Formats: sequence, structure tokens, C-alpha cells
Amino acid sequence: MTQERAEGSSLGKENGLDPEKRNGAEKPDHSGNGSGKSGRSGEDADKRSPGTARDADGRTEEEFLAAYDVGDYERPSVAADMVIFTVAGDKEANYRKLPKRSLRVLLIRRGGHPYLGSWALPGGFVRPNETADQAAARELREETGVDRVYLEQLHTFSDVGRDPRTWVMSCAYMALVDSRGLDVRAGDDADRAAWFELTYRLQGDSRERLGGGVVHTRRYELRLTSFGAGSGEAEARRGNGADGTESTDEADAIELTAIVERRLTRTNGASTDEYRIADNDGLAFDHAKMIAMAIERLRMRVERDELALHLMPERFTLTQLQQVYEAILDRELLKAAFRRKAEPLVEKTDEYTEHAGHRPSRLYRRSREEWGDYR
Amino acid sequence: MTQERAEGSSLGKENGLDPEKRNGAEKPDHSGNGSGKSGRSGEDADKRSPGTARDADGRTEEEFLAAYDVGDYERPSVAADMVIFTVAGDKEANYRKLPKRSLRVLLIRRGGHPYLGSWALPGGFVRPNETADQAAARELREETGVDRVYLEQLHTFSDVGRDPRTWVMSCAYMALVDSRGLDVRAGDDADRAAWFELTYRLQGDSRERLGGGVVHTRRYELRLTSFGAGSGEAEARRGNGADGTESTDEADAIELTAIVERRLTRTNGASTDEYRIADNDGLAFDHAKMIAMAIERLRMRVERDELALHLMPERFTLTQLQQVYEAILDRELLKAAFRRKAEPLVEKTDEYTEHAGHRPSRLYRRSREEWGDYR
DNA sequence: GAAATAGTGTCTGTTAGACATTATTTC
DNA sequence: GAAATAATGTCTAACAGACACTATTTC
Repeated sequence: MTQERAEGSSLGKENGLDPEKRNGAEKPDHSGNGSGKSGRSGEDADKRSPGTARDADGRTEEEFLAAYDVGDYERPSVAADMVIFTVAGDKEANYRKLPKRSLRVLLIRRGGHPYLGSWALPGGFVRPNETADQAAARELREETGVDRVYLEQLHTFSDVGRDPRTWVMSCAYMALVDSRGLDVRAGDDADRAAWFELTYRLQGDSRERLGGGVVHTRRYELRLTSFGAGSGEAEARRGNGADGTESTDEADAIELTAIVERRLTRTNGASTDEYRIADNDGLAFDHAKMIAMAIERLRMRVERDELALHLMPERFTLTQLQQVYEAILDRELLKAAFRRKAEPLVEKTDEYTEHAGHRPSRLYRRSREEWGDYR
Repeated sequence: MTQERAEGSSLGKENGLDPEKRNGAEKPDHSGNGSGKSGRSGEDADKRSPGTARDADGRTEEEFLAAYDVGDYERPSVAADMVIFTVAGDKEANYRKLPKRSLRVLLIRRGGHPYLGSWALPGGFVRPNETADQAAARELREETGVDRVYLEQLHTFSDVGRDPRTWVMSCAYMALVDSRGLDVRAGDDADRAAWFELTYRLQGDSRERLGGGVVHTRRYELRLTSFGAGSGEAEARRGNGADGTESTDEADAIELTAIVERRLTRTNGASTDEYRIADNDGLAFDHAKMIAMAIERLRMRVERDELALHLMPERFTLTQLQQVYEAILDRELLKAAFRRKAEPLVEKTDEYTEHAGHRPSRLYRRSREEWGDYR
């Protein structure tokens, strides 16, 4: 096959599509400006010649583009799916104790086939005149009403048959939403949206040797629990107190579980890192895999890039910050060491918590400079 | 908008396409098995009900899928582009000195519009019955003849207008090929393929405050140099000696440069991390951005996950390994510290280098167990 | 005063950086 | 013996883990 990109030579390019079908296919002005960022933050600069060079058929670029035909080979739909994380705390029975905080993810119950009744990540199609990032931001806004958050592209999933209807790839994103009142939007599906508490734990670990190579498999259990989902908008909209706590109602808990295997294969020279859904109960499509990859990315970024600060409200105590770290990493941290490391990332304020049943704690805010330098 | 995925409700779904147009759109059997990995390593497990549930229109899943219509909204083409890295050394004038090693990337000169005459990453379209990973592996094989390598998905690029012809997204991959003889394939474009030495250096750094936020911009200079490209297949196929060195011919050097800006914006809560091509001379499309992201990912993985071992041949000296680290990270490392850290990753052999003009050096091989545990 | 959290001090073992020293081969 | 690299030793500063201890508020 040829190395040419997007000329479709190997997939047939002669049969034209009805021009009607192409009305969304933008052909921007490219006289002197190549791949623009369009809309967002400035255009990319480019020095290539302004279209005077002629190709093998003697055409200038302008002539080439005017005659260009998209061809009728198959194209996939591309969706943007969102793994929206937050950390929130439950109300504690004992008025003196601090609430336990847990990592949560937003899911939506499917009302139609396929995976009818299963829970899925919010998402939607990327439209012709937007980037995948913009589609993700749009979905997030529509789903949670939140606009200014941390958003990161995770991975593009393209397994054959991952959507039984048609060829659909999905570009997965992770979003971090802080733990103040989250107003899950009153879209036409808001009654089917719910926050799920999430655990993702290593269940087992196996190493296998085979002819000069090693296969290392790790099994993780992904468990998602929602309290009071299905009770409609009220649940999702109730939101949290200013301290990010909410009461839970154990009556109608929903529990979804999946086993995700991560398999590292290393034979001579080759190396693959595959995720596989070994068991899945209640999650739609390959979303268990997306959530698993999102958590692993989140943990990595929290440890390396202090990403947890994105989950904090304006003012917070260092213990709250530590709890967020602990909820995400799913392990306990030592207080003294944690405070040493957190110290350069935050700034003292003169405010303190009050009436907490114990010694008040100083409130901090994110430091303006010292974090977020993602290497 | 609705949260429904892939039903196209917001983009119109009533107008059917000619069935001819859909012959590539697989509709796998989903009676009891959801999103399969198809082909590769096992099917994903799934417990959802086997299609007896009925949706709002009273249809079972089977009925739904039979009636399902892909709709005629616009779909993008999706390409897989490859940033193929290797490290190779030039012949040194002084017989005693060790050759300098440099990081290289494979580029292909475009023979058609757009970007006629510019250099591009090898790549090709993802086909209907393969994953993006498979498309990337296929391209790599076609381009270099190499099959068993390290391959990692990097990022999906979807800027509007990034391809002037039509709507094309690109899923970028990074591949690591070891430094033994690389046989760049005799495809119809092989005469236009060449390895480019690569440097990627921080040029400047600026911080700017604006209303409660900080913008941190880093400018990088990407410089690609090829010696003797354009001399046809011979150049690309000549390959390297067993020690990964080759002679260079300074006569017809090609130099491409680009300035890539990475901009970290942090306003209250929000946070973005954008790459922008500020200047571009000789690279097609947004490929300067892809190469920049690939190097940053590579550096991160080399530091954290010892990925450089993938670039080594069967037997190598610790100094060679250190040189590969240094070429990738673009900084010098201390020998003693390096050897301490490398020691658990490699295994001694009883072989030594010979006739090198100085003390022989022990040869090592990759350890079977102790590396590649990508966290 | 009991219960709880807030906040600090300090010991210790590990590790990265820096530099120095010795060893060995080829020509 | 000169030139080069190979290989190891050791000092130090920084840092993470571990644990103990003091402080302060609410009820």
C-alpha cells in the first residue's frame, strides 16, 4: 500500500458522493496557512508555498483541491466519551468524625438498544466543524453544567464491533470536576444520570513465561456503586453541601462490576499493553475499559502532576486534600509526609474551619504558581 | 443535546444511505457478547441480557439492530500516523572515540497535493474491519518491514481544517525500532523515505498572569536533519552496521524546522494544555505537533518506564544504553548513577567488545523480568 | 475531661548527584 | 606510554517512610 495519507488511493476514490452528502466537509482557505486550530487559540503558522507548485498531473494545489473528491470508502463515526470524576464525602453518623471521601464517576442509564438498561459514560458524536476536544467540552457542559474544568484526552478506542450498530470509534476523555455542588443538568436524560462511587483494585497478578518472552497479567476489579439512583433528577441535582458532603440512602443501591485485565506482553523486541474486559455486569459497550484506563491515568497524574488539586474547591483543609489523594490512590498516606509535599502547592489563608467538634483547621487555597506544570 | 451515543438523534437519522455504501459496516453477532476485541487476543466478556428486553418502541435488540440505519450525517476519515523512532550512531573520525548517537524519525516526502514536496509521517487510513492499532502496525510493517516493536497510541488529532481536502482525524502512534539494520521497504514510495536526525529543545519559557490565572508558554524548536535523502532507496535501505553506526554524507543535507509552543493555561478551576505550531518549515499537516508530542511522551516513558531498552539490539554495552538515554533526553547523565539504575534492568553476558582502541566493555542483554512494567 | 482532629518534630534508610580513582585494552 | 573507555568507590544532600508528640477545639 502507499504511504499517501487521505488520498484514498487504496480504498477507491473514483466514485463521487452526492454533493449533498458533503455539505459539512469544510474546505478552509489554505492559501498560506496549513492546519489551523480553528476557533480556539490562534492559528498554526506554516511556511509552505502558497499553491504554485504543480503535481504529477500538472495541477496547482488550488486546482487539486477544487477537483478533490472525498470518495465513497467507508468512514467511521467518531464519538467523544467522558469519564467525569469528582470526589465527594458522605455524611458521617458521628458528628465529630470527618466524612469519608470517595471517588465518583458520572454514568447515564441507557434507554434504548443496544445495552438497554445498562449504564454508559456520557458522550456524543464529534461534529464536522468541531474538534474532539470541543465535542468533549460540549458534552461535559450539557451533562453537568460545568464549563471550566480539567479535561484530558485519554485514548481512542476502535475495536471492531465495539458498537453493534455500526462502525464507531470513540475518543475517550477524562474530566475533573471539583467537589462543590454539582448540578447535573436537566437535559432530557437527566433523570437517568447518577454519580457512582468507584473502586478499582488489583485482584490478582500473574506472570507467565513463553518462548523468550514474558506475559504479565493484572486483574483489576472495577466496582461502581450508586445510592438512590433512579429516583430521578432530584438525586442528581440535590448536589452536595458546601463541604462536599451529602447524605446517602442505602435503600436502592445499584452495583455494577467489571473485571478488567491488563496484559503486558514482552517477547523479543515486541511489546504490547492490552486491556481486556474479562467480565462485565451492567456497563455498556467497552466503557469498563475506558473507566479503567481513566483511573490509571488519573492515579499517575495525581502522583506525578498533583492533578488532585483540580478536584478541590476554592478553600480546603490539608486533611481534605489528603483525603482526595487517598480516595483516588486507594491507599492511606502518612500525614506528616503528605503535608511536607503539599506545602509548596498551596497557600495559607487566615480562615479556619469552625464548629467541627474538634480543633479547627486552617484553610488553604491552590498556589498560583507551583503546580500544574505537567511534564 | 441528548446523551445517547451513536444514535444520531441530533444529527438526523431518518434518511437512509444506499445499502451499497454500507457494505463495509460490520454488524457482528451480539447475542450475548458485547464489545469484542476481534481477532487479536480474546473476546471481551459481557453479561448483559441476550436481547429479550424491549425498548420504548417495543423492539428487542435483534429487531432494533436489523432496523438500524446509520444515517447520513457526516463522518470523518480516520488515519493512523506513525512517529517511528530509532537511535543510531554516526561513524566517528577518530577510531578510538565512540560514535555519537542520535534520535531519528522516519519521514516520507509527499509527491502530491497538498503539502507537495513537504515531509510527512508515514500513515494510512484505518479500514472498516481493523482497529486503529492494527492499521498502525500494518503501516509500520509496510514502511519498515519491522513487525515486532514497541507501539503506543499517542493522541488523536482532530483540528478543523488540519487536512485541507476533507474531514480527517488522525490517531497518532509512536513506534520504537531497534538500531540494527533497518530495511526501509521498497514500496512505491520508498525512494521518498528517509531517516531524520531530530532535536527538540526548549527555546524559551514565559509566564504571564491574567485575572486570577497563569499562562505558562514553552517554545520548543524542533529540528530535523537528513543526510543523503533523495538519493533513492539506496539511502534508506543501506541500513546500519551491526553496531548501529552508518556513514553520513554531508553533501545533500535536508533540514526541516518547526517551532512548537506548549501552552498551559490555568484559570480558576479550568486548565488546558495546548500545542500550537508557531512556525513550520517543511513538515506537512500538523505533523510537527505530532512529533513534538511523541518526543515528550518518549522522554517521559524513558525516564519513568525504561522504554529505551526497546531501542537496544540483542547485545549492548552499558555505555551504548546510556548514549541512547542521552540522545533521547538530550542531556548528559552521570555514568556512576546511570549504571546503578540500569543494573537491575539488564543481565550480564560473558561477551565483551573487542578491538575498540581502548578497554573492552562487557555486553549485556535486557533482563527478562525487571522492566517494562508500565505503571 | 473525653473525643476527635490539627499540626509539628525527628530519626532513619534509601537514593540521586557529584566527583574521584583504578583498571584495561589498542595502537 | 598515550589515548581512550570501563568500572567501581565514596561522600553528601535531599527526601520519603515511620512514628511520636503536642496543641486546640467542641461537646
